[in-house]
This record gives sequence, C-alpha cells and structure tokens, in this order.
Amino acid sequence: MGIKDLLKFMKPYIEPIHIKKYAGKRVGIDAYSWLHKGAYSCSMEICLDANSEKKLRYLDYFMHRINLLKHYNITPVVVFDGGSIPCKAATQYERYRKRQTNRELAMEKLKEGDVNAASELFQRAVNITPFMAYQLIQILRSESIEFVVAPYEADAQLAYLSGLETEKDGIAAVITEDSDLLAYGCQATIFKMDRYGNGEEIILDKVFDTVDRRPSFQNFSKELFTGMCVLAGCDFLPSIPGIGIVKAHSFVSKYRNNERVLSVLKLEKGSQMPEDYCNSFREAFAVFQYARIYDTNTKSLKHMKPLSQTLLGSSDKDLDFLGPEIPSSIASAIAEGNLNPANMEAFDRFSSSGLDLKPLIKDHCTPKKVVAIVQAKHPSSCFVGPFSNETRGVVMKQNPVLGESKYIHEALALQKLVSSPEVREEAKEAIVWSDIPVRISKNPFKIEAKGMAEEISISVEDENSIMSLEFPDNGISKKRKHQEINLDQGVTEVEKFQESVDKRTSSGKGRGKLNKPKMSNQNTIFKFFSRVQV
DNA sequence: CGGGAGTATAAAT
DNA sequence: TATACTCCCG
Repeated sequence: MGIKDLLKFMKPYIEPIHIKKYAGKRVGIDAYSWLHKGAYSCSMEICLDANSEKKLRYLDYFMHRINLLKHYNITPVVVFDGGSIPCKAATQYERYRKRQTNRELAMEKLKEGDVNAASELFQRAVNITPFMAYQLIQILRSESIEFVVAPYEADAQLAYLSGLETEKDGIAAVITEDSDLLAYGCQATIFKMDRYGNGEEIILDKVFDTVDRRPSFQNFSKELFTGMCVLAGCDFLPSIPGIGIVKAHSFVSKYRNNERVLSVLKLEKGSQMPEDYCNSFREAFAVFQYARIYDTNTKSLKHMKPLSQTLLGSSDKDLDFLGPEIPSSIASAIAEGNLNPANMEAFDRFSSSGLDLKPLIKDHCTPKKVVAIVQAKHPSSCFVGPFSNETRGVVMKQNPVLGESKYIHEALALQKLVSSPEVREEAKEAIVWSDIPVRISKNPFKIEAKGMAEEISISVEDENSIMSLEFPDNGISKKRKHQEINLDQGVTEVEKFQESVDKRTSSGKGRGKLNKPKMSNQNTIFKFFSRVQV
C-alpha cells in the first residue's frame, strides 16, 4: 500500500511521538486505516455477513480512538475516501482479487472445521464497504465529530487540509497508515498510532532541512520527493523493473529534475521501460499535486493547488485523470455523507443496510431492539433525506435506544485507562460494553417496494454474487432512485448526473434486470470497486 | 556487493 | 499487513 518501501527507507526521519503533542489542535484521520484495523477483530463476521453484533466492533474500535484524541483535547477531523480514480484501477483490481482468493480459502478451511485458519484468512479478505463507512458516519454525526467524504482519495483531501491555516479549517497533522500522504506532501504525518496515542511521526520540512543524515534529502523540494515516490512505485503506477526506492532516490538526488530523470531512465532502461511510462509518470505525478478535493468553504470541488500553466491548457476531459469534475450539489452531498460515492445512490435508501438489518431484527428481538424497530417504522422520527441539512445529526439523538451515547461512557473509561498504568487492566474491563445498542440506519423497510425484496434475496443467496450484493447494479437501484429522489428538489441535477454516470459506465446498456457484472469487461468491472484495500 | 524481488513469519486484536 | 530473511542479478 502506498509507496513501496518508503516508510522503511525514511526510518532515520521517523520520530516516536505521543498524540498529546497536538493538544488543542485539529488532527486529520484517514478513516480507512482505522476502519480496516477495527475490522480485524470481526473480519469473519463481516465476511460471512453474520447476524451477530460482534460485526459492529469496528465501530467501537474507531470511536475508542476518537475518544482518545478528545481526551487529549484534540479535535478529530475524519476523512473518508470517495470514488476511485482511473489510474488506480489496476491496483484495486489486484487487491480485490487477493481478497477473493483469501475469502475462498477461508471458506474451505471453515468447511473443514479449522476455524482458526479460516479467521486468519478472513482477515485478509475483509473489505471496507461504503455502507460500513456510512454506519460510522452516523455515529460521528451523533457525536458531533467533524468529518468529510473526499470526492476521490482521502489522502489528497488530508494533504490539502494539512496545507491550510489552522484557523481556516486546516489540520496540524494526519493520522494514517498510508505512506501516500508523504507523496502528497503532507507536512506532519503520524503512522502506527496505537491505542494509547503513541505513534511514529514524519515532518516533511525536517526531512528536507536535516543535514548529515542518510538518506539525504538536502535541497529536495516537494516535487522531487513526489517524483522519487512515483519512481519507486505507487498505487497509480508500478515502478520500472529494477527500480526501487533506493535507486529512485539516487536518480532524483543526482539529476534534481524529474524530466531529466525520465530521459536518463529511457536511455539506461530502454528495453525494460514500458512504452507509455513517461506519460503515466507525469499523470501519477500530477495526481499527487493537483488531485481534486472538496473545498468546504465553497462547497465545491477544486484542485489541491492551482493548476500549472501547462495543465491549464488541457481540456476538462484531459483532466479527468485527476478525478472527474462533479457538480457542486453532488460533491457536497458526497462530502456530507448523504450520497454513496461508489454508486451515486442516496445512502439511506438501499445499500446493503436493508439486507443486514432485516434478519438481525427477526432473529433476536430484545426489548431494546423492538424499540429500535418501532423507530425505524416511523420515518418521521428517524429519517434523513438526501441533501437535507436540517435533519442531519438529529437522527440518533431522537432515538431512545441510541439517545444516551455509549461513547460518553467510553470516554470516561478511557480517562481511567490513560491516567495511570495501574488502573489500565481494570479500565480495560470497563471498556468492554456489555450492551451494544442496535444501530438502525433509517428505515430498512421503507425501501421494500414490491418486487424488490425477491430480487435482493436472489443476490444474497448466490454465494458468488458478492459484487452484485455490494454494488447493486442497474435495475433495482435505479427504480428506487427515481421513486425516492423525486421527493426532493434539486434533484434534477442528481438525475442528470446519474444519467451521465450511467452512460459512461454501463455504455447505455439495458436497465431491466439485475445484471451480473461481467468479469471480462474491464471498464465494467472497475466501476464496481468502491474503495478497496487489502 | 548492493539492491530488488520474492517468500516466510509474527503481530495485532 | 509489515518486517525479516534469502536469492539472484548487474
């Protein structure tokens, strides 16, 4: 993930820090890295889509860390990934494939009865779905934690925020596991933060200013550093065979200009160098500098930094590799967590949520859950329409089940946890909540228009149709989209945009039945990947 | 010999 | 998933 071997290479510049260093500051969080770590503890439940509540433990994990930051008077700003950009498709497909094979292996072990081996494999098969992110978003809203869904890469959004003044929505540091942030030029990045707040930090300016240290980055600019990262191999472009981080660094140090490095490389590696490497390099390099991000102030998309003169001359279409332009109303619906960036559907409509909750409710009906169900059946009290700012954040508070935030209790327990080592063991116990409230995401029943339920169950029963489950295609989703979305005004733009998305992605194919994605068609398959990572 | 690429194994939860 | 170890190439 990220830049190959970069963290290892940067070891001499890594400083152990404690998060309290950022007391009183705003700190950005790459939501994906915590979601993924949190999913570790319940990967089997997630993969099997079990009805157990253990499945939701990743949310506890996440909020535990949020509370850790709050405990140290840090303002967390959670950033989610949005859609994927074209040049990452190869990497994403690779990861998707690995997950699938691991999942298959896991199922085998499970049949053999080897649960341990199975769960180990399931850990490598977990995928963080937009719906899982959405569940977290609902909690963040109810806890008034700031968050934003990036239009494309969260890393780009985070790096952008780290470049803003602190008073102007900026963040002082970023917590992540992804070395890409360095390539994006993020000033302060914290890796490997543990549950006590200890982590490893890299300050980019220090890297450039330090003398007498190997590897040396003296007089490196951000651009040279990014160039080195791309050469070493990143998610957007694999490296030339025989080139790794060490050689990338030595080339960039020697020639001090990315274009010059490219020419030298062409001479030296001529045969092994892919035909289009230079152009691919320039694209990847440009993404790290000019990627499209969401600007909270103008509530629209913009580039990380103003386009260079050469790029300004390009047509809109030619700039699509930075992440295609999105109309502002859509961009803000995505950013605010109301629209699933993977399929452009309203989050609280279909998604897999209905599928998750229905069996859960049927199978275990505790009194508290019944209350939740009743709530769910009365949309007026827990309904969040797409694009409706007024109702945002109110949902959970109105819900008697969710009303008293368990995360407040958690915060108290945490206070104990971090205060003195002696009470840690004791506090750890307190932190395991005995009663996990049901998290109802709006009304799972509401969407059950006639005919849909059976179509849905078809996709559930088919073991191999994971993709159609997570990324419902055409037919059903569109039907609903029209029926629901018309309730709202400002919808025309949504529909228009959706239509253009449809055209682009499904090449205007029929919209009648639930189509199975075709593995042979690359364009078709890639659009099914929402956000992927191993 | 250095570095890259591939493989093993442990860690985290 | 990340780090360590090993092999092979220039």
